[in-house]
Amino acid sequence: MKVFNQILRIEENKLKSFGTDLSLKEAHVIEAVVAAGEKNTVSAIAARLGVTTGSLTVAVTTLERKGYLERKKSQDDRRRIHVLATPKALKVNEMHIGFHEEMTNAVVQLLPREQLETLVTALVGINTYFANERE
Amino acid sequence: MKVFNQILRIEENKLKSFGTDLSLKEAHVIEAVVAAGEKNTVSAIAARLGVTTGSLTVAVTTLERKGYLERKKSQDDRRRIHVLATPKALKVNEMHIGFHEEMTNAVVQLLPREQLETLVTALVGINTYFANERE
DNA sequence: CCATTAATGTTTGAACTTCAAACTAATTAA
DNA sequence: TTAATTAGTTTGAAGTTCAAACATTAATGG
Repeated sequence: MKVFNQILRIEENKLKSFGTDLSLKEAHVIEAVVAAGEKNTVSAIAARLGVTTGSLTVAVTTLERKGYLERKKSQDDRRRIHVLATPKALKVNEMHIGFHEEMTNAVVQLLPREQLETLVTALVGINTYFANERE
Repeated sequence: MKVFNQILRIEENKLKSFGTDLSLKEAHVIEAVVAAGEKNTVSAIAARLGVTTGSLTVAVTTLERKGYLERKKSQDDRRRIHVLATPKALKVNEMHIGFHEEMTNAVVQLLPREQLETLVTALVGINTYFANERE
């Protein structure tokens, strides 16, 4: 818990030091949009983030206004809206991913290879356990 | 990251299922008050939670209204306010701690001894790494 | 084909969390 | 004593989120 909260705080400071006008949550929305790839409808991204579509609509609207995201109507299904990242968003996301890599490297440095594998196994185990639990 | 967010969500659901009128944040304020022991001034607890004293004042006020916390003026230094948990808060906190233990036990059950040790090593390592990092 | 049902997003109103800045009161230092 | 510091509170604003009501479009069943 402590570790995670520390990471969140550091992540937020990094974002600020980049001089963006983004909150951490907003950066995570952008991250989810980029990670979504083809599955970039409002509902798919909302599900990915674990929020309602209403919440995401609000977030997308402000990020669109700030020039980080764009909406594009689907041709297949005219109810659907595809959310796209602008170059500006991609640039910020690169920095954000860079931070994650830096952090991961720190952990990699810390542990011998064998223990790293064990760590991954442990985390995957916990993840699937709780994924079932959360019903 | 996924694991942690899952845990937070499960924790919130548990709280709701206990039928309390507390949000997760409020439960964490109570937790911090209890954990603070003697160092239970507004500023000490705010520091523990990583929020400003202004934020904590607001939280304490609503929790006082709900009957979970009490304020007591310090005799040594009349600027200081000690924040105390009521029996009601202690009861909720017991449940909250119980959940943490339950969760920890689940992880212990889940992972073989070797993986547990590696996990702890990794987390401690990350913790100290970031403790230094966050300047 | 048409009426009903379902799915996709949006809007709105409310609640919660948080902060910065201005403020009050009490203590400490010069 | 006066000035500076510390402790806590208040206030106004911003950000996040949800549920519920809504509009639009698609699918389904007679």
